[in-house]
Amino acid sequence: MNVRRVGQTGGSRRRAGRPGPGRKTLSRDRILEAALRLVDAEGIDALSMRRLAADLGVNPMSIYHHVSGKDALIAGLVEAVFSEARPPTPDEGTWQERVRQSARVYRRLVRAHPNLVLALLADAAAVSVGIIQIAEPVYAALDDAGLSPLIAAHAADTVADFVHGFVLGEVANPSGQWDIGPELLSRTDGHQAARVPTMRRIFESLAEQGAQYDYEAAFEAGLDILVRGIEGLAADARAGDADRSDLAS
Amino acid sequence: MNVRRVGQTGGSRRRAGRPGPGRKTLSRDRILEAALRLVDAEGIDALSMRRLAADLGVNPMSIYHHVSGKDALIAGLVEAVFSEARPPTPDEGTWQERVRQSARVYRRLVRAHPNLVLALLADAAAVSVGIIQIAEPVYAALDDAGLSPLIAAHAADTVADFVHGFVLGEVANPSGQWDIGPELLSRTDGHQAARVPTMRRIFESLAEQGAQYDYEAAFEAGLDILVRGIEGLAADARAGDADRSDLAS
DNA sequence: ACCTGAACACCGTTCAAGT
DNA sequence: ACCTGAACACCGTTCAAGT
Repeated sequence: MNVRRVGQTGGSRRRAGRPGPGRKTLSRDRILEAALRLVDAEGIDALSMRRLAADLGVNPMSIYHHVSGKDALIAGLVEAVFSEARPPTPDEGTWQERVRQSARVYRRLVRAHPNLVLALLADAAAVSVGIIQIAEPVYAALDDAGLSPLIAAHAADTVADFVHGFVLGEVANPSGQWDIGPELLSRTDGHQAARVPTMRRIFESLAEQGAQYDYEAAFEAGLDILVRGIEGLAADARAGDADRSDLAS
Repeated sequence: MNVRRVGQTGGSRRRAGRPGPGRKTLSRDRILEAALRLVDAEGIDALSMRRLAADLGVNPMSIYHHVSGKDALIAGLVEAVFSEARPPTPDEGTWQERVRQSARVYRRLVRAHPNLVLALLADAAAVSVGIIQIAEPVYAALDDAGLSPLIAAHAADTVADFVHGFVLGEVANPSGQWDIGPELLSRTDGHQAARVPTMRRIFESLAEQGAQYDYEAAFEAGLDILVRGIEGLAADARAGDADRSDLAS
């Protein structure tokens, strides 16, 4: 955890010359740790100041001495989750492979605490902190691809947006069905079904071949599209350079 | 609104032969309408059964006669928002333009009630209902592009995930800064900045040319990448077909 | 400095009672 | 059938008081 300071293992080390009177003293880190454990185990709705205090064996009001309120508590939680992780930064392979690897790492980071994903994605500041963890190798890869600064920024945002949307789908629908599969189509009456002939045909075809939804495959398929698309933009940029060379010569 | 039945304009039409005693009678639709108005005006946190009852001039418990609880209320709200809209379905232009147009329409649908976006995206069932509203033209376009059923499904999901992630960013950060802009980079100390040289260079370059973040441009740039990527998959599919023809001949 | 108890103004929901 | 009042078990947070 260790949100603010680093190099302090836990609450077990007593302060020099001043042994805690009742054993462990309350601290921001101890609070965040207990809160995260509670959220992971029972969901974000189970997190209340009073319940958290009970878990810590402390008066509810004591918590307010270390965090200013519940909103700040959740913000601290989200920040801690994104700050604690130092994901490995890919630095070898083609730029395509580095983009893919960064997206995989980022997905794992966002998914690390499923019950916190919603609060996490709703917190713009936290998302910035999370993105900066993995953004440098993405930008380096996009730079290697030959994109302009503006297009590189847009491409990096698009990859991040895809990961956010994908993880949201994963945690909202952990069973892993197709968003719109045979069940939903069959629920619609004949009138409805007649209005979506292509979907009906495609999903019937998927059902025939016994295709099961697979989040890993779906994520990789999304990366296929994104990387292919970025390749296209890079080709445009090269063509643009060539045009300008032609004009100059 | 009119979640279940259609063709009933409001609460003003009294039932035949039975005039309401105290004027307007409570109904599921009236409840959802008031709840949506409250959420739009004051945010999702302002929505409480007691507050809603007060807005309706009714006892809090009366609401429970029409919806089973608060969770069901929010689910009903989300369902209503996605069901009420019959977005225009693009059916002319290239398949690329139809995919883009569908994504734009879907973005507008998801964004229609910003304070509800989080609840909306967290509700897998609601998202399915929303997607089915705009999915047919997407699937038709992807079919025209020549994608296999499985790849078409993955591509449609990827477009949806991108829209979800994009809108989430929009509502979480409505001011419209870069997720990771000069501010965040300058907040980091020299040690940090040295670790993200490419990002630093790219954002300095953007700042020099006075680039402002623009959600519309960013969304279109995302669509550029997605459509380009799908074009690449379609080219693969054609090449695969050609290969098989070669083998067969 | 750090913690606490009591209190305030809210919650969602159950249940038995009204008409 | 539809609505209500009182009650229960919770909330987040303020404030004055303890050590």
